[in-house]
Amino acid sequence: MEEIIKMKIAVFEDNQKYRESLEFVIVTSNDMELCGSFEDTNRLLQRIEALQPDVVLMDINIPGKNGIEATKEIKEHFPAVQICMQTVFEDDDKVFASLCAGASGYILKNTLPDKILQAIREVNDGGAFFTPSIAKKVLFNFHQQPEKAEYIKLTDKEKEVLKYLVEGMSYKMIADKIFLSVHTIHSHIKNIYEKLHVNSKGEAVAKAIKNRLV
Amino acid sequence: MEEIIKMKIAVFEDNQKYRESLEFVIVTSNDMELCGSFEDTNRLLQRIEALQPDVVLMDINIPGKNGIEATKEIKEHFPAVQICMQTVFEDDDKVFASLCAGASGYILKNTLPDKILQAIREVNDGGAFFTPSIAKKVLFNFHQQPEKAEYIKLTDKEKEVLKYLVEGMSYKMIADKIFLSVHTIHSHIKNIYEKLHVNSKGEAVAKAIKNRLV
DNA sequence: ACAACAATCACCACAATTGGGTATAGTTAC
DNA sequence: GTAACTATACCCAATTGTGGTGATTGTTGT
Repeated sequence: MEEIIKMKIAVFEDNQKYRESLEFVIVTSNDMELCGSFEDTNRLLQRIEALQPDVVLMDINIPGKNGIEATKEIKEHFPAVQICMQTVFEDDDKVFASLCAGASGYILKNTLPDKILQAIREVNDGGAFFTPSIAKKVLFNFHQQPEKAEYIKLTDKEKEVLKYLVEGMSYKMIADKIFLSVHTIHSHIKNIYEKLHVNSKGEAVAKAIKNRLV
Repeated sequence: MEEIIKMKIAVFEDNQKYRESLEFVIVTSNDMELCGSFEDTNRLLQRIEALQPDVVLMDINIPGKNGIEATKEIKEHFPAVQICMQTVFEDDDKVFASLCAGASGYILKNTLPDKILQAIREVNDGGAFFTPSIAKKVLFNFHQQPEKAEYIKLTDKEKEVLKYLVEGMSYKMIADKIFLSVHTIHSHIKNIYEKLHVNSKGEAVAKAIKNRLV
């Protein structure tokens, strides 16, 4: 059989039973190895430093500093490490806090073993993984948003110009950048303003960013 | 064998080959039935009304009104219908627009059949489903720069002025708003620019929003 | 208590940029 | 063939950016 390079997984989980079951799931997989397993977040960075895991499974309510803080720290110092949060609760605040902290996955503890492995693989590949109920929460965040001006249909050129506007460039700079005359830029910008219903750079930039037009 | 109630699935997809493969995947599943399959969104609401599907698979670029508009309409008139978008592209704008429009799932067309079935089941159960790359995009929305701290300490007045700047107000409007002379506003803005290391309204607004200074 | 200093507010003047109006024309898409 | 989209141009007024000056308050170290 081919020698494959296994993903290195570290586990941070205070519930002994659950931690052991995670360990079991990982060691019995054929593409992962368990490089560490802990029941608290003490000496967090030293541990990560020493183990160099690819993926960390982090309990959200873990003794020491909590999982969200720990996630922040890890991502700050080792941005390449991917983190998957686990929790029994679907607490809204914590879900979002975790995601903001830099976690790429969020799984509930009732998730089946092969889903857990799948989640680990996805986040290791630079993707993200949510259990469906978490995904729904995240989604809700978008459904809430008020009518994000889908009516705004900018042409490609207009989008390009807008992009540079948002970067703070002047008419002249944009003109030089995309090899057009200042007059043309002026014209495009006038059309953009028309479509966005604004009448100044400031408003346009604000609207562009808020409505994710860039 | 028990008689089970099958989920009713409707497909909207203009590419014939892909539509047929979707149909195949659905009819060969044991918990779904295909209640309709169309290559455009004409008479959309009548069709939905007649078929009463549980889940709709919607191509994002479909003739007639596009998938995003169609999704909005369906959710508006039949909120119980769950919608799963499909697309070949991972176009940011469209992903977010779809999610805002009310879709609960978003799958790329290279997704494997059993994942598609899984997605359908999840959204039917009131969950949500994203392919990992889409999930990552969604996630990115939360991750947005944790640090960038860059100690920018603005005075209260400066913050206030900046806030109005971001709302797109002119010097004069701000002056009127907070009962100061335009000259003073001018002066504040100069100081703000100094602190933000920018030299135009556009840049200031962009920086303010990106760095959450407002 | 007082000098030193920063933050705030106010003003002037000038040059550069921007916003609004209006116009022409080639190209592409339907 | 007509409707968008793109690119160009000119004028004019308003806004903005830059460089100053200077008065007031508030804070801080000694």
